[in-house]
Amino acid sequence: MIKIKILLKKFYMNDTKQVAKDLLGKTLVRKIGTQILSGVITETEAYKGENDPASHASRKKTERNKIMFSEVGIAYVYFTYGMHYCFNVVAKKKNDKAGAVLIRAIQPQQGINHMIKNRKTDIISNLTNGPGKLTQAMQITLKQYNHDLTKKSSLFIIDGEKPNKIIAKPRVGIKIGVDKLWNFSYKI
DNA sequence: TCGCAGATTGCCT
DNA sequence: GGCAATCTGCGAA
Repeated sequence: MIKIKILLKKFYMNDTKQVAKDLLGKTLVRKIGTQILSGVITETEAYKGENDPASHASRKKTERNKIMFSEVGIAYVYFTYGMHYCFNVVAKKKNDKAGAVLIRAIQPQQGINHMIKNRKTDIISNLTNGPGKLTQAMQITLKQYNHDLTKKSSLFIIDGEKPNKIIAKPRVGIKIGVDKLWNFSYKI
């Protein structure tokens, strides 16, 4: 019997890069009616505020990115490239203005059949190995924008094993700020 | 196997 | 008006 322990606000009230690393090995849980979808987080990226030109929050506070300046432990979902959603968790130190961790990849655990139906592919390794893919597999949309992930509801993150080998790489898909090794993943 | 362009919407300049 | 924290399919080698 695995004890279910939801990560609390305190977990996210920390340096954005640190939380990005800490989230590796944790489990993302999505409830759709009685159906439960879950997966272990295997890749994340840190996006900070004013000193990070690649971050949405680097320029100024807008209607879209305002929750990166808001409370930690909530979901920041945005729509991009005309067809993809990306799922982030707001995480920052108390004195930081803004920050969020982009969840880039998970490893499916529960509800794999449901994910296959959502993704219209039966290749397991291709189900959730990208930010746009995992939101599609888990049916995460703008409805989850501003969702509180520290409460047991339709979407939350539970504690898990900390991986021993974390790899830092440049962030993917951006043109500026690529010198920063803020993409984190690990070998299974 | 690899690289590139198309899809397609909302945000920022 | 241009481009984005992406994915997929197609064509070339």
